[in-house]
Amino acid sequence: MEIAGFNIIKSCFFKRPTLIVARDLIDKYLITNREEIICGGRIVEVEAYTGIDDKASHASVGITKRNKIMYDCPGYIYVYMIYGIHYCFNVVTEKKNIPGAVLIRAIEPELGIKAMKTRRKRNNLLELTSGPAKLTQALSIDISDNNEKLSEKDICIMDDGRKSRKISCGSRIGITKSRHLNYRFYVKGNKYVS
DNA sequence: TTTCCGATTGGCT
DNA sequence: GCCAATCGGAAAC
Repeated sequence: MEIAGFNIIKSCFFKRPTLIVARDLIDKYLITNREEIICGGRIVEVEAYTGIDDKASHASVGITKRNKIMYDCPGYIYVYMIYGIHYCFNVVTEKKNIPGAVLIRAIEPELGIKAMKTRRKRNNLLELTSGPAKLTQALSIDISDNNEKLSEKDICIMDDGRKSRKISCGSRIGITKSRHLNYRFYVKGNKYVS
């Protein structure tokens, strides 16, 4: 997809330490092109998940069928089902064989708002993409995207050059293990942060 | 094969 | 604020 003023982020961006990539993903755009409809918006909240020392990470138990993609090439997509009903979207980071991923927790809705409202069955902008499973529904991301590579025709991350004034970090949401790690990054004061 | 439980959300009290 | 929904991953048996 071609969007004026936006550049595609290439996979070398993700081939870096997970915490660095996580912080740098703030202000980038997550965009999908589904059924000819382009949807997406500015990333305002993310969480980093690393290897065996991070007990909240799916990779903390060593390689399994599910988390194998976290050990694979940077720029691949890790989608998993949570609570039997929702999907969460991650981008794989680090060099091959080093586990890591960044969970996209919230974006600021901007492109394809009409379609996102339909998919979410909500009219309120605040309810479209202000949570990890809300944004997958709004962007029509599901388990069929798991293990795929970010691609220009399907799902991609783009940059418009903007950089936020205030990025905060803190403990991750909804986890019980490794609470002490400040692996959550977000735009301070942004109303779409979950 | 069985059991436990989760990187969430939305509806109801 | 509380809790059900609903599936599959991972480990125990």
